[in-house]
Amino acid sequence: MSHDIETIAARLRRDGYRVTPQRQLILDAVCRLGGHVTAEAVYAAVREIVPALNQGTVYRTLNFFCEQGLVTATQQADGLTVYELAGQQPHHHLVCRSCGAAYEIPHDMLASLVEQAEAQYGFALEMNHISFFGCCQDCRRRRPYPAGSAG
Amino acid sequence: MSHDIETIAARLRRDGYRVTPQRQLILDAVCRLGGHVTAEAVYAAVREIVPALNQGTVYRTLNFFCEQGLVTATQQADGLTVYELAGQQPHHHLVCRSCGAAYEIPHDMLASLVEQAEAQYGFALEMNHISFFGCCQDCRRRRPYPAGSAG
DNA sequence: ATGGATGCAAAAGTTTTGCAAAGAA
DNA sequence: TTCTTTGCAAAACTTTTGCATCCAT
Repeated sequence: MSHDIETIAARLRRDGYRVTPQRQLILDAVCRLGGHVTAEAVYAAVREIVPALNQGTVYRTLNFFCEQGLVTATQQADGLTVYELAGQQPHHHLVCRSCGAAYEIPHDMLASLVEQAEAQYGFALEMNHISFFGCCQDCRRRRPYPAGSAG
Repeated sequence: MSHDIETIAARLRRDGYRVTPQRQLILDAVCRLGGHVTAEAVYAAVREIVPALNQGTVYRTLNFFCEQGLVTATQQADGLTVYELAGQQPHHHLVCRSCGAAYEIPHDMLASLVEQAEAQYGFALEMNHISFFGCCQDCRRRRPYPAGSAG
């Protein structure tokens, strides 16, 4: 999914924020890089276009986009924060702790969980993107289960 | 669940590691504090008993315990690493992004997910502890949905 | 005595922040 | 012109690491 810069710009202006070249570049980079990107990757990407663009600006802008709901932030298992364009199709991953492989799983595998959380706890689960950790088929053949941390 | 220091000590010695006062203190602290503890919380706890104990030692020792399978590490949504004694009952949480409240949910709410991951992908999900994020009942009454990041 | 573990301190890596200058509205 | 945003640099914060010393075995 791409971003409609016109609509977004108009909305930001309406809300009293400013549409600067830096913000456009950074949003473009998140879109163009696709998937989950770290702040550093975004910084590297925009620096290729505008070398003077500051790292602090990248962090501030990504946080700003999160607050505005244009971008979402997720913690990876290694603690790094990754960003992606908001409004993506809900998607979830099975991430193998052993080899790092990520398998996308359909949203409806979580349907029962979502329903129960809603029905029993009145809890609205965030369903944009969830990563589950474990051990994939290939690695299980090699080794029963990796030592280490829990998700 | 408590830890059997005798058994653990014997196993570590057998494997060529040493059972030091620092290691005992740190494992004790993780056990005593209970639940999910940050490295800093452990550091603070052991310092009350042995003020000279070093912060680097806490990090090294927690990592060592993880490698030994005595402790598990998890990334919180805010990026902090939290530790807990291994071998706890599998437990999961619904964590509200708005107010921070955590609701424990029974393991079998995930049963269907676990089965499908296994059946369709041959993927063994780590089931020690998973946190789902969203918005709790109380906060939904105040505000339809919090802006911000996705889990 | 042997070599694994600790203490210390410095460094690494990511993210935040204060402030003056720049620039979008 | 106004006031948000940027650039710069320094700091904050968590975690890691090199090395000499210490101590569990």
